[in-house]
Amino acid sequence: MDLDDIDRQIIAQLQGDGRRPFTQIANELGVSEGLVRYRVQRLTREKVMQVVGIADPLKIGFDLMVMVGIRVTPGMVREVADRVGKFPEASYVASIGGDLDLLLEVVCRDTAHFADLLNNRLHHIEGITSTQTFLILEIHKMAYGWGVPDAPAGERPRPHLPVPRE
Amino acid sequence: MDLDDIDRQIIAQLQGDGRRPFTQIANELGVSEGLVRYRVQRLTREKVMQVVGIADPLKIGFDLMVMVGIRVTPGMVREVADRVGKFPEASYVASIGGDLDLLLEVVCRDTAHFADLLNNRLHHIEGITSTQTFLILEIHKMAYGWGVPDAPAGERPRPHLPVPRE
DNA sequence: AATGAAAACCGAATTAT
DNA sequence: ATAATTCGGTTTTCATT
Repeated sequence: MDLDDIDRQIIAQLQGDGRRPFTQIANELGVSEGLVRYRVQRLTREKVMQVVGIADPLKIGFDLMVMVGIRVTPGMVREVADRVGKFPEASYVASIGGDLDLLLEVVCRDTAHFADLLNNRLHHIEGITSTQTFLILEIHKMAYGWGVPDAPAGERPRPHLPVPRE
Repeated sequence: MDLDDIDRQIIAQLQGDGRRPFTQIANELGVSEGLVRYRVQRLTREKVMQVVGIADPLKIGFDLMVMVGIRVTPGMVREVADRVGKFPEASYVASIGGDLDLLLEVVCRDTAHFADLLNNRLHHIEGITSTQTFLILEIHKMAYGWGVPDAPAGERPRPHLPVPRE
């Protein structure tokens, strides 16, 4: 799906405040409220963007976050990714190129919870040849949006603006 | 800040849909709209939760995501984390225990953009002793919320429910 | 893109804890 | 003092055109 300038600006605004009234966005952009509503609907439907509440895990009772680097038998990466992605504790799963094949971030209540996950569930998944766990000490930044890339040549560049954690 | 059951349920609902009307949430929980509004305000003020629009980087014109593992001179982790967190391209910065000291996820337009970041900016930061880059091939899951942990013993457990990417 | 009706929001005053 | 409800006027949303 192709984005135009209006889409990009709407995204930028909602990245700052997901509950910003459509009328305010519309005013700022000089378009009608209906258009903003229509665009937001479309962006959401096309899964380009979504508006969600996000909570800081460490503040809502989860005390342990771990990044697990996983090596997988060649050809089984997708399958393993799907499997680990089904864990409710999994907050992030990405396949990567490099020394490891998968990155899995999990959010757990405590050490016992993670131990259970690692020993009783993760290690039973077929195709995994090794895991390496990194205890997450502190999250310094988590941007929930990734900003809007520069506009095409000729137009003024828009800020590349991730929304910082705070 | 302490969360009660109402806070947790509000978070859970907004994790599903950040624009869910407060009145609907209130009805579902059997409390007044004013209370929901008050709690959301407080949760936001205390930085326990925020409601934001999040966009899929790969669908809004960013073509390259990279996870960079960083080793840092002992004692300089916080400082380096702060520095790299200032990059607008940084979407995720966490200090970790293990083979690496920092994880940095960046979102770039293209290879040239990343090359510039790596060579001209990242490698000039003092305290960094080595970097290791993992090209992100595919993001299989990105949960923007981390669910709500089980309620205290005696109460019925609540679903540990991250919001899946789709 | 505009309209009008229905719904939701917001500030303030009020009561309860 | 902090938390929760209620109530009005205002704004937003939504269906229809």
